[in-house]
Amino acid sequence: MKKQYDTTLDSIAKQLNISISTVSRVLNGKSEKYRISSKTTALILETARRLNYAPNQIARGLRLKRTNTIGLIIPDITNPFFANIASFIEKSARDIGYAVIVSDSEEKTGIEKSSLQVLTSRKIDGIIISPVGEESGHLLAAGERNIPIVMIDRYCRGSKLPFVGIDNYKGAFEAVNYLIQNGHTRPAIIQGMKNTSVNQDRVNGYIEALKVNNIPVDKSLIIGENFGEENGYVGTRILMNLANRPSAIFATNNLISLGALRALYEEKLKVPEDVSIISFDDQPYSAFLASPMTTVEQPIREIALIAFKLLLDSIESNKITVPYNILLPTKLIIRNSVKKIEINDRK
Amino acid sequence: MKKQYDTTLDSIAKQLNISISTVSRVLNGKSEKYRISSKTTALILETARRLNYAPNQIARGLRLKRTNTIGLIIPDITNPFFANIASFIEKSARDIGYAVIVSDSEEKTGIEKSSLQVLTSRKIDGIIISPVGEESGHLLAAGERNIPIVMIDRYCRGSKLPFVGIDNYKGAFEAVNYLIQNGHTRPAIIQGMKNTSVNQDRVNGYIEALKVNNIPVDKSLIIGENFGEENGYVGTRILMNLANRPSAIFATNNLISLGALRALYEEKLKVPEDVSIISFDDQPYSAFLASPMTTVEQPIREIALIAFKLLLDSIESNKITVPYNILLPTKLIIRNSVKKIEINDRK
DNA sequence: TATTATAGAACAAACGATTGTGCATTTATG
DNA sequence: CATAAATGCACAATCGTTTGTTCTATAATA
Repeated sequence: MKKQYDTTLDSIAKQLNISISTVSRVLNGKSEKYRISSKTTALILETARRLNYAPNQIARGLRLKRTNTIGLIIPDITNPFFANIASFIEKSARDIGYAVIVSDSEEKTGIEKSSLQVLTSRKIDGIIISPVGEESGHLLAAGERNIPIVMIDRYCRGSKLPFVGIDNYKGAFEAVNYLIQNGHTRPAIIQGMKNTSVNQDRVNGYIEALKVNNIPVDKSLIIGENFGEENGYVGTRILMNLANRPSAIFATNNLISLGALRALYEEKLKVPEDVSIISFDDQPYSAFLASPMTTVEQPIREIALIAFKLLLDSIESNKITVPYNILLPTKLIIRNSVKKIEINDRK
Repeated sequence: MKKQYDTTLDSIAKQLNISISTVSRVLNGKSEKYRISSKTTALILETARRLNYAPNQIARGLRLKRTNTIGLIIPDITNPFFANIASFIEKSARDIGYAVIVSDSEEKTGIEKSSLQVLTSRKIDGIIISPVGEESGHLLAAGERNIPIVMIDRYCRGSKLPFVGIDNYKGAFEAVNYLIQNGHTRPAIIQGMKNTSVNQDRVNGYIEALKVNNIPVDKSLIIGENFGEENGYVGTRILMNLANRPSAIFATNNLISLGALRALYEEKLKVPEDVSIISFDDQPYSAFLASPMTTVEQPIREIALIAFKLLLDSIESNKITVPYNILLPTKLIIRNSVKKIEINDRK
């Protein structure tokens, strides 16, 4: 299939017997600045429209070192949380004529690195990334090459790259504290990927809530490896077969709670009668589950919008971004997945 | 922020006092073909590695008219169905060094058109699109400009562009027939966007199921406008307030059924005791809803993989793609959202 | 020894755009 | 009327690659 004739500056120029530079200037609205007669201007404008001219952004990008394209790297686009993030970022970008290349790192540092490579070699103007978190060298390197980067959801400790996310520590604290206030004196936590900031902060919030309530930390109640559904399932299975089974579970994300539900279903345990559960990430379906789930809601829209604005500022100002660190508040949405245990019921 | 020194063919060439073309040839593995000494070859290879050379894909794209980038246009990336599609396509693309620019058309033809514009001006090698469906002129135009396109999920009638999706007609027929077999003699349908192929096929499947069972079509039971959650909510509200309320609802996608659930919840109607519901699109949460939902599952992975393969073939063979029309089968997953009405209970 | 092959690499054009500068005309100025 | 200024545009370099062609030594051949 031969590439067919696309109209270019050159083809317009030839047709009018005019130089390419003049055509370019007119189409960039620089007629006045370069004193191009209104007759010529009108002529060029009209033929450009007639021939359906659209600038070749690749050529433009090469010359301008500006592609009007950004990269978005997220660990799992299938997770509604990230799909929403992507949606908001794409819309914002589209509104100002930017395109976004999205890349799913599958929570693997290796893929994250190669994606970064794919993006930078395509000379994207900037990157929004939710890093896997195991390593930050490649991100710092990109930063040093003056590629604007902003991190969302998770950050790399000590990276100095701008970040926007939520206060995971506080969100987790509130959730676990709510569990405890409802009489669950031995809440379990199913954590996600251990070396991510998100997870560490959530686990720390959990621990702090225990401490504040004078509850000793029981290591057997801290379980889990990653942010997948399977992990929630396995974790719950294990927890439910503990000699001293916990009465409540804090699931550190939406997929984990879904896995937990699956495990509980198979164990024939009812929520919240037999086991209480509270989950990070509110979802459209959260309210319609067998037991409407109590969740920690994140301001996804705000995270995405702020991150995009930060990135754009950095791109347009051509300045190294100062190390922002924006923490947005979460909101505890109380539904019906946590049972209130009366004091005399407690062990 | 000044763009810092990126290593280019030129910088390598200068450093070694060698011509750019030689460097290019070596790095493209054409040493033999162009008789470049192994000494020179080794030298170039090594300095390239040392300087961390990565080809500028923009320059490459300009010269080669090949960007190793594809476009993906979907109507709502927030919908798990499309998020999954996107995920599979992105992975496939990544595996062979392609990047994918994703664009959310928000079910609006206007956005779809401008997205197409954004993509083509970036000289993507091909496009996978789930078209809004109101118009197809812009798609055909792109096709005529020899940009490989494959449609997924929805097609444009009479477009001749390759398509891969499911047999919506049959899937809908089976679902509605299941409803009828369970004694629901007046099933309602909440449809999506009217002028999409997906919707029309599903509605036709619904009608056919009625016909086969000798049930007259009641226009008041066919309701809905688009594939959003809100539409499911509104549609259900209306249906439930009909003088002669239907005992079952066929929701034509996952978002619609979620909206229906919300409406039923507010109306204090129980599923399936008061109202039965069956939904297109299986979801991870489907099994854990208050009433585990009976759904029509689509082979998402296969759709995505086949579409990508078709597109790639078309890109690499440089041939106009023959008008494929691949229809994959659906699967009815029976859970517990449809009540069996005994014959003597029927009106 | 003169001539031809061959090896090894350089030259230069091209992809499509942007932009600083130069070159004719025409009009204004002294 | 001679010179200066303004007008209107063309030239050419450049961005980083790829690739067809040319060039220069050296080795092989007659």
